[in-house]
Amino acid sequence: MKRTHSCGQLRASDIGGEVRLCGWVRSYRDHGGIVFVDLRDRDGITQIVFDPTDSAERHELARQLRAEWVISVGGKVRPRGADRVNPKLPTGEVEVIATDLVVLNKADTVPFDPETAKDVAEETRLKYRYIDMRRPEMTRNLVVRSKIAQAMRRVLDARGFLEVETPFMTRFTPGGARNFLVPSRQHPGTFYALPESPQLFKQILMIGGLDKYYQIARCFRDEDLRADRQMDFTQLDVEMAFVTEQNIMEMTNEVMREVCTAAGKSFPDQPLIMPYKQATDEYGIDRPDLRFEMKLRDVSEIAKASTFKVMTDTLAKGGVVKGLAAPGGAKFTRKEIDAYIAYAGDFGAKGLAWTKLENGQFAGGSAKFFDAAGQAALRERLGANDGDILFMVADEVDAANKALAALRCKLGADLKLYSPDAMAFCWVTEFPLLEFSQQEQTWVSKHHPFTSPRPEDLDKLETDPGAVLARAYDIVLNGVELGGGSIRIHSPEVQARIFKRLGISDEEAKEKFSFLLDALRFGAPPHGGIALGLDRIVMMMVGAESLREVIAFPKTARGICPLTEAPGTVSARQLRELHIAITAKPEKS
RNA sequence: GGGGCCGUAGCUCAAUUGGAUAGAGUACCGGACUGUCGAUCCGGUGGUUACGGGUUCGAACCCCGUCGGCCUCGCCA
Repeated sequence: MKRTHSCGQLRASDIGGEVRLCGWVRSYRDHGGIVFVDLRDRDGITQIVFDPTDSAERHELARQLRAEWVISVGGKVRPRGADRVNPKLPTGEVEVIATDLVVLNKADTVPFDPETAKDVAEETRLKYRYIDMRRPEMTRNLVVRSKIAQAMRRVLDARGFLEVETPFMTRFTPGGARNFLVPSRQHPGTFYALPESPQLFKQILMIGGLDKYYQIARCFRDEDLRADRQMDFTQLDVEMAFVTEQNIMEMTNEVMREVCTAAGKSFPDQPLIMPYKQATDEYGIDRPDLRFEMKLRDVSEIAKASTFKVMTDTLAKGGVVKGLAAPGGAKFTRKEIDAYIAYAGDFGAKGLAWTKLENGQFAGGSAKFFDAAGQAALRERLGANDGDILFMVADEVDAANKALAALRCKLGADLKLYSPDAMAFCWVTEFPLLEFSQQEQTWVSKHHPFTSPRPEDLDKLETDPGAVLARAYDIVLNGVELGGGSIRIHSPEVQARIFKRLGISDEEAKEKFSFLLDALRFGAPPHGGIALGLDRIVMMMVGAESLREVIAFPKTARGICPLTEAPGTVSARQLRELHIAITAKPEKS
């Protein structure tokens, strides 16, 4: 019953050959006499012909065939003839005249047609994922994913990296995302935690002298899901000893170049490297979308001389006024402008000032608050041209950046400021090591507490924590963070200073991280690494709108798997064995 | 935890905005047909309008609640 070819393989050069194909019936066309079947496997489609004059019995069986039945067909490859070629199929020049037909399995009426599943409710697609993935586009996504994973392994293996697995069942360590916990049966009242990343293990591998490590690792984070976030997701995790930031970035460039090649895309020879400050100043965010310009500009000085009270008051309180000029935005209707104001509001903007530049002068909105000199200055500062619309936000600098960054991305998409297949990679570096958490009223790590500060900034750790820059770097594509990493702290003394700065006491550090602190004392080499989000990379490479399109069995926004209906309840006995008592009623039985 | 959009046949959608027996395409079943390729033609089966209340002479449509999906804010060191 073995196949001689896949269903996407046969060409004119195969004419005359005896073949056997296996696959799923995509469609059947019964002409009363002759019967055509389109046979599909993951490689393609081949037309099978059943001729009643060959065998009445086989022809009768062929007439029974229905969509998605699984069959095996033996036959001979023959040309279709010039007027019968199907240009839509790579195999369209040939067909297989069947000499044998075996029904391997029938199929119930399928809940939806795999060919048109793109239009089916996503929940239904996920419930019947095995049908959905017969759809060529879905198959292709998983094929590209596999090719990308192989490309990563190929590059790293060739460069002498070791693939090492780290445990899923590990110890809870504080900080970062909420962990999934696994109760211990053998040790009542204790829990394993699923790792949010293999961070500590890969550092310990470096201390262990493994030198160059990688892993395509699953990570687990119990946070709310989004189009680009799953509770379990995959990272290419890499760590190297005796390296600088440049070494890691070069290695990553090489990996990404091979990944892009595997996906039929291109990667720049030398991706742009942008300091964090420039990214936030000009794009309002640490992951700038460089497919289009439209930079943010600080217009505080100009606004100060205006009569716009909201702006002058904000400036008086130490805030800023920033803005941008959207090319061609003067055509927006009042309704569209209101929608942008509401959109900026979703991202925290209390207001959004606007004015249009038409026929050489400002018109409408907030133009009236600026005198001629002010208007000229705005125009110059924002690089505005006739036909543009100006948007401005007055707020604290972080809030203004956040709202304008979101607005900028929406305007870029709405105004079609870039081509749909544009790919703009860049590195963002020189991140602050720490940021002040208003919520916790303390300094917290921007990346993670094992990130090395720049040596020249070390002295500022106690005096001016916000000014300490980290040896960290993020790689960004089209405004999406593909991954990030850092050079780590390898000195126990520096690590202790960081913990102290973060308000983690010696006792707490000892209790939570003793294994790492111990390891750092036994010959830790300088080391650093990076983690790249595999799911996001595949999503970007295939142009998908959601991570779920590139994950075989993803979960819904509320963390449900429609296929298995996970999570589910367990028996009272299982709970007893785990020493677990349920205090809440389950949502469903 | 908050906000927005959505839920009608297996699937994709409609129902003149509160009006009569909830329709169409597709799938499925039956029939016809020897060159189709989303085959075509004829006929047929198929509905707790997500669920539970309410308003009304009358509800797919309006109101309240619940469940589910998507997007999003918070959250994701």
